[in-house]
Amino acid sequence: MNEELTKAYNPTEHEDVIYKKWEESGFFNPDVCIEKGITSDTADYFSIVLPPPNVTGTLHMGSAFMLAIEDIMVRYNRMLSKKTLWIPGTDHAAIATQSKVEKLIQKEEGKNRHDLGREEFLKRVEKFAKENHDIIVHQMKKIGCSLDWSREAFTLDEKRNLAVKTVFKKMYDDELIYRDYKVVNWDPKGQTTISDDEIVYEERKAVMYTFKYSKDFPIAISTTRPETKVGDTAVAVHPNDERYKKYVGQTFEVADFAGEKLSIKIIADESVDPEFGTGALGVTPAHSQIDWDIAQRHQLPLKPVINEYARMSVDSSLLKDKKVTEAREIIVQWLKDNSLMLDEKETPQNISTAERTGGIIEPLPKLQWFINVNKEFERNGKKLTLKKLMLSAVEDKNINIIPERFEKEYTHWIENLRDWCISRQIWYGHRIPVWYRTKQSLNKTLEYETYCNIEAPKNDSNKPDWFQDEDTLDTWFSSGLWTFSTLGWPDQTEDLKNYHPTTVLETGYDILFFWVARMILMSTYVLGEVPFKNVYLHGLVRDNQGRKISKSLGNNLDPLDMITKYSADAVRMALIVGTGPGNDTKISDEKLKAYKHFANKIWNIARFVLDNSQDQNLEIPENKKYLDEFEALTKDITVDMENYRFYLAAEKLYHYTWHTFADIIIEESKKNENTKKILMFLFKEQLKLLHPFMPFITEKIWSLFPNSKNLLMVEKWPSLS
RNA sequence: GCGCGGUUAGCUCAGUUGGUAGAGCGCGUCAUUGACGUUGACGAUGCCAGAGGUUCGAGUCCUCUACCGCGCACCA
Repeated sequence: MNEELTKAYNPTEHEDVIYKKWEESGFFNPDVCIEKGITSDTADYFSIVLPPPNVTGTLHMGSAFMLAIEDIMVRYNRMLSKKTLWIPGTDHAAIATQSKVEKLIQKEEGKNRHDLGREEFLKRVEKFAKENHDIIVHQMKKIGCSLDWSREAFTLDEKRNLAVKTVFKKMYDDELIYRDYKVVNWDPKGQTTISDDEIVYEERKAVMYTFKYSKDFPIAISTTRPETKVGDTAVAVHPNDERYKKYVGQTFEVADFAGEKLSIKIIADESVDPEFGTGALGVTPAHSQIDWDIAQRHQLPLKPVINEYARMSVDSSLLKDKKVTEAREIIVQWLKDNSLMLDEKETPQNISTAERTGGIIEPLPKLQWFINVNKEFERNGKKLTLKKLMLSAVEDKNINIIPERFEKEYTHWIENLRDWCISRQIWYGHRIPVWYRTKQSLNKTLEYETYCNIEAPKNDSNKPDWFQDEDTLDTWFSSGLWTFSTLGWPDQTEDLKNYHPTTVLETGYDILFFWVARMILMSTYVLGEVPFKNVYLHGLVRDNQGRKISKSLGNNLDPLDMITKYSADAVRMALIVGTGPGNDTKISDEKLKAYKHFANKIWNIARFVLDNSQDQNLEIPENKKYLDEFEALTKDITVDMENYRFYLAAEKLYHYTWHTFADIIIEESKKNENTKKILMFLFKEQLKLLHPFMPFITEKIWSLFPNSKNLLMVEKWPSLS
């Protein structure tokens, strides 16, 4: 017996050595496969970009799940001799990373980012990002990912920055990107705007107060946020509401509302529900998205009363500089003291919080950059909008979403989509490629000239200097370009020609809108083609109690620990088997243990086969049933692979190997010399089928067989006759 | 409010197009000294959430109900 074949399989002894062999072979890079004659230059391609993990932290079991699925796809397709490319990368994750580093510095040094200054702070963030990056790369290798490291990208590196600036300028020139002053989602904690999608709703109990602005005010209104009411400039009622019709058009002056003067115009607007509350809506244009819209329709004045620190910015001594929550109590008390409060009722309410910082969102009017999703533009004589592009990509089946049910969710989301606020008041990210300089105007108000381009404009000695926009871009702007920015765009590279649109995008259903939709937007707009032909959505990995993995619960499992304990192959199998697309999965010790045992079983099968069989003598008629059976299995597995049913393929392989090959065929071979003769052949073919799922152990065993010159990873997938 | 998913053996879950229920773990009985005890053989356990319908036939299709989870919208 081969002395390398210890009685029990010891993964740690082999895994790193094998990964190194793979890397040294260069076969992760399709160019090398072509060069070495393993893949034909004219073969079909299979390409996939890695959803870049955030450098905020290191990988968790959810990432391991994603990597396992993708590596299975990639290894399978490579074995089909396709030109197979899987591009690695990491994501700078702007807000997430910045706020994490800010917290760290605050905790360790008691300083904030302004104490350090932009330059020094960014250095710290970059150091932090680099450290996490290195760990992430190490983790991905431990899991066995056959990523082409020679093409590794980072969402914030120079090449990607060029892509970002190029797209920004193109959209700016097409007037799809615009700058405007309007109500945005302001996160007082993170001190930045965020997009609608970055809001997380939390249900809390609130009190609905019904009151009048003053004793002689004719209409009562209801609100859960009395403190914003000092910013009211109108009361809106439904046009057909008989109760209030007579007041429409009038303006009422309120001399003292908690120390503020109000001027309230009564307006009629269809959007008001006469059944809700008093049927009258106090309009606060500066601090509500909906009220802002109403104010636009009726040319109402704007009265901001809350600042960026969620404090009252009014003159009233009662409220000035008070936190909004304090101001609420003060006003409630004031209303009661003045006998203006008519009703208080507890009510459930969804409050908006920022996904990354948990801060309570304060709608504020601000000058920001937006992508207009409804503006028409022409292409090939067709009138399009970004929304239409996003919708038709899926509706016309240019993109196929797996599982299908998410297509509906996608469509529904796009239909409700509003302009995307892309500017962030944070430092870590792609700086907006826009410069301004002051222009003297006749009436002495300041006006700016605006310049948008890839490179900064040259200063003119006769004129004031240009200065760049301070803001950075939403991280999803750069992620949206990922399928083509990683292939070298804006250069017209060979990679772009060869591998775009990518074959499949594999990612979690939780970022369908954040990311998948944005990639579709960017690619269809910039390149005029979809970013990928298929979307495979996986679910969440939960702990054994079904809870989401989260830091506060402390139930995060480090894939590296699991690998040490059970082997990379076992971790992959435990994650894959039984978990269909779009379904959440639970990870448990029992499952991991079961596949560790399976690896050992395979190992011992190898020991037996090597001792008892040779690579020959297939043509024995009495073994035909075994060969037929195997061919049926191969076919079954192949169909599953083609249809993204990895969870079924893996399970079937498990059963065949253990309960057919080991329990029946090997047992039979102990009694029948003829059966022995096909063991080697059958087992080698099985190793090929198993390889995408359990790459390490299969590669190791493969290397122990006689006549195995090539690495298993580039062997041909068993063919169907 | 609109929509989606789940509800199958003690536990965790499969069941791709409708043909009298499956796996792993756990449990029981037995076997086995050399591929593997990280083993093998055999076995027990299910009104497939509930009600109705289509069908020769439904876990699988349709309708409704209940509970759990999720997304979106509303949130004056």
